[in-house]
Amino acid sequence: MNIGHASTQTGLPVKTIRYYEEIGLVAPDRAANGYRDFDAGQIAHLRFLAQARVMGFSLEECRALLALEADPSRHSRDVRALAEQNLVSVREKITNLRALETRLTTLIGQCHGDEAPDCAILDGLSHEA
Amino acid sequence: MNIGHASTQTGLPVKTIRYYEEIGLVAPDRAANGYRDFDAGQIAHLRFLAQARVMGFSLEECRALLALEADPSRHSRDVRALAEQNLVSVREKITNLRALETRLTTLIGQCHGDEAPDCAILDGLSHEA
DNA sequence: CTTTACCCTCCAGTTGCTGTAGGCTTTATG
DNA sequence: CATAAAGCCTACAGCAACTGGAGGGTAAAG
Repeated sequence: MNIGHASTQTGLPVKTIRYYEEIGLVAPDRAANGYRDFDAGQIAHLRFLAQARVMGFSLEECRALLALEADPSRHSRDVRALAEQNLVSVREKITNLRALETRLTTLIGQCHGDEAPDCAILDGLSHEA
Repeated sequence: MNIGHASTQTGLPVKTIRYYEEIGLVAPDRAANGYRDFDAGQIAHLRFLAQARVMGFSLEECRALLALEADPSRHSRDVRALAEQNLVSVREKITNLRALETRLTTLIGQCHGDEAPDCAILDGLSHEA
């Protein structure tokens, strides 16, 4: 299966797949003409990567997850540890963004949003701690 | 005021301030010895930038905000438009992260997290749409 | 007088791709 | 069968927004 087909099968852009090969996350064979040739196992690999990326794992975490997936003597504890670490950072981001949302909403509410130059948003950015 | 002092006054790292100068967000004078020399107005500029960054604005948005701040004939409507755009993207991020949190929490809850290799998280990454 | 703390510039690296240039190969169309 | 379009290849550059390091000048302290 060539890279275009692999792309449609996995939803990953062609460029992304090439990049994943470059950094060693997937290792397709090569056909006689030099084209990459993906087998079913490698497509599964790519799908796994796509899912893990959507789930917020970094590429290095994806590498670790792939290694665990490939290791029949893995401990599910190790996988869960990675996922929990990811969850913590997701929750941190949510907390920060919510605080941000509140502040932005407040400032927007105080800004007249008209032709006049006075602006609570600019004031907030200038004077707020 | 030299860059180290500007850094402590604004909370921005020295490197970041130099970077902001490089991309034209601030233009400090130079002392005879070549050191950057920030006056009160430039410190205010930097504080404004620091606040705007914390509020989630991109550097290009910051540039636009600074231009509006400097323009006495601005319309607060334009400032509010930028803030609202930012708010939309903040909310989008929150929505995505919450969905992520839910999925991660579910998978983690299904994983035994012990010495065995069976792992609901890996299964989820392999088989989930 | 020397150490230490700052300051300077310039270049490379980070993450995770994406775009572009230049050039084969394969497939579809006339 | 010729050509054109699509798809493949490599290699390099660039994005955001910094951060770190090398190599070297300057300034305040002991």
